[in-house]
Amino acid sequence: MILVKEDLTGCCASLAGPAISVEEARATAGLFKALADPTRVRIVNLLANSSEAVCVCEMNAQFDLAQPTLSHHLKKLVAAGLLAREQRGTWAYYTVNDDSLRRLARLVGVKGGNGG
Amino acid sequence: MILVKEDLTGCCASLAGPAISVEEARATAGLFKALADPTRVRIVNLLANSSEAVCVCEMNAQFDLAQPTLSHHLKKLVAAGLLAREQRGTWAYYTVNDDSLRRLARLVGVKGGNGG
DNA sequence: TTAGCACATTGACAACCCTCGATGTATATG
DNA sequence: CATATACATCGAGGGTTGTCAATGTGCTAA
Repeated sequence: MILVKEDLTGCCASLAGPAISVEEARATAGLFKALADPTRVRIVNLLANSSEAVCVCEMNAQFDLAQPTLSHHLKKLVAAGLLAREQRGTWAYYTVNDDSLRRLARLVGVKGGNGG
Repeated sequence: MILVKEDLTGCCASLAGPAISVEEARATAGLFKALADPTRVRIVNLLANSSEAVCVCEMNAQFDLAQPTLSHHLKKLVAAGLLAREQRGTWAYYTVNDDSLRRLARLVGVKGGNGG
């Protein structure tokens, strides 16, 4: 049982790469798992389109979900390394990790994209 | 409740694209869900590295899983449009759908890659 | 301190998913 | 026909996940 959650974007092998190990496959699947939910896809899409950090209250207004549910998804995305969190007083602002998105693109991209 | 499973690679919006709808987010998440498993990642990786179609018996030898379990994963990948199946007598051969992989790359890749 | 707001955490429930053994289907051989 | 092989489907069990109401935590205002 794995309880520790860490950034997965730095340890995944390319899908079309040479040949991945069981451990690499697990990490790669973990990154895909973070995006295997419609709400989380919409969150990443929303943040990717915003040049500024987005407040949770704004997402709460858009996603027609209970506030704890949204918090749950945000936590998963941060754990996967796809999002970054910033506290501003009472509010929490989230931004997309552009570097992780680039690495994700390399992951599913053309052959030879595996940089380790 | 959705029971019909169809090719998802033709109806997904880009992650970093303009702004996706709820339905597009569902389709995009469905495609990621197909790859949100270590075994399925390894299957795609194996087939992506092979220039020829691969027999199920060969995967059965590599993946240390029961035969029904492997069959289950293959079915999911075919349903997502990532794999193609070909029957050759008693044997079943699988190949990766290069077009779907390219579309997946566009999905997480370049901005504005959403062609509808 | 008291009250209120923004967000996270907890606990519980239903739905889903991975896995397997058992069984079914189709082809090939005798 | 009977038998064997290759693979799919079925049914069940155990773990995981999405969702919510209730509660906790930290900051702000009065």
